[in-house]
Amino acid sequence: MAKTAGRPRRSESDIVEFRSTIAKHALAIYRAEGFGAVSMRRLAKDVGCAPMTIYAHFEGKQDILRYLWADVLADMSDEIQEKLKLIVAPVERLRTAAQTFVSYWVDHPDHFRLVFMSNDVTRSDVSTFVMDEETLAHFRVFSDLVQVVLQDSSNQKASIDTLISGMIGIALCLNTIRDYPWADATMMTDRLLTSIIGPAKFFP
Amino acid sequence: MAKTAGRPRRSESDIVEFRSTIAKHALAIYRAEGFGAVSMRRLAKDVGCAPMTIYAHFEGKQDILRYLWADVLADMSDEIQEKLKLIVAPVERLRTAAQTFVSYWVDHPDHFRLVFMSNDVTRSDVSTFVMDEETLAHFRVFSDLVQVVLQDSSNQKASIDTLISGMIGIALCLNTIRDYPWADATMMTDRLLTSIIGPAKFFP
DNA sequence: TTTTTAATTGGTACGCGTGCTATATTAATG
DNA sequence: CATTAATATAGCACGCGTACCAATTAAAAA
Repeated sequence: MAKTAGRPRRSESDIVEFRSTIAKHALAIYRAEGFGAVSMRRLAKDVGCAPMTIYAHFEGKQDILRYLWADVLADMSDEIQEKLKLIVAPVERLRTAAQTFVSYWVDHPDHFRLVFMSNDVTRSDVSTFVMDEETLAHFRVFSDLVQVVLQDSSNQKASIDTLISGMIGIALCLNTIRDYPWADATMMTDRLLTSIIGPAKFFP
Repeated sequence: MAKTAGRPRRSESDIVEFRSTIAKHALAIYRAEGFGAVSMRRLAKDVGCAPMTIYAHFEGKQDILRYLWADVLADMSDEIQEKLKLIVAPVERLRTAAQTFVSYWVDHPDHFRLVFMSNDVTRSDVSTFVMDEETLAHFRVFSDLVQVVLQDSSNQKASIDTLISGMIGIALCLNTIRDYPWADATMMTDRLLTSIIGPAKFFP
């Protein structure tokens, strides 16, 4: 008796396929009508299944929304790459990338909220979602740029992550705490860069 | 005809009083049962008015939640002050404050979400809420500490705001993007500090 | 007092995320 | 075929934020 009777468990590929179908529809709704239109009920209707069926494959709405990250991040990456085309000086490339990064999130608050402010209040311990290579690559742009500027420094990883989280922090602060008289975004970004790569190499 | 007939508009003091009554009850609910328990319906019941009456005095739930900021920020400030009691060296004081700040938000994700991730999707242009002196003071701790360390530097404002938003960014990243292999929070905070106040003065 | 105007109320309503349960439906084994 | 286990469904339910509206109440002017 190698196997038990009854319907077999859904295959791994089936699961993946269903999940990506959901994601595809979610993306379609978002692109056509914005984030506000992406609801579980609406999504189920578009997919053609019962609302609760989705919960069999996702932990909740958050789990689905994360699939939209890739789209937004790609959009942001495109803007950065567009700007970088015209620039060759390593420091200036890094600076442009950083400034464009911050500007993007300040200019697109809803995108920022989707990616960085997904508020899963009762976040479950473990999600099956793992940031894939493609998504990670959008952040690795800064790895590469920093590496060129800061060739041999120790603790590069810390520097890079500090830069990334710092930029995100600037965007967050400008987006959420509007009453506080923040310094200019460009200045703060420059300040952050100066500190990360050292003032000697950075003279705007 | 100095005035028109009819019931006069509610006085400024009445408005303020009502708003603070709401805020008081919201705070009570939050302290007793957590953020999840603070709902418009529940709040109205506690206050003793109809749910919709609240909307006559606040733009929405967000507007109310902001009144809880002060409480959370005070809590955080207390932790920092507690740690600072034992330390006199200016640089070490700044470092301790920063590390405690970041730790606080990492250790209290729900508090972090309340203050920094209030997701007003359809944020209205202008809110009557202004960050009061007391609230601002919680951030000014860093102003003071930085000023001692970095006495005459130009662009202090940019440095301080970059530090603050940077720390918030670290907390945000650790709280929301768990899949990314972030560098250690302590290291990133140190890195941020090093960059803000200059490596010469900072040797952990 | 009556009139006029602002403030508040209750009720109803929509769509939301999500949970629970009872009932199919499906695809394998025996 | 029948049995069995995995899956999907419909339906109901809760509480949520928020909007709309008709009715009411309160406070001033006339």
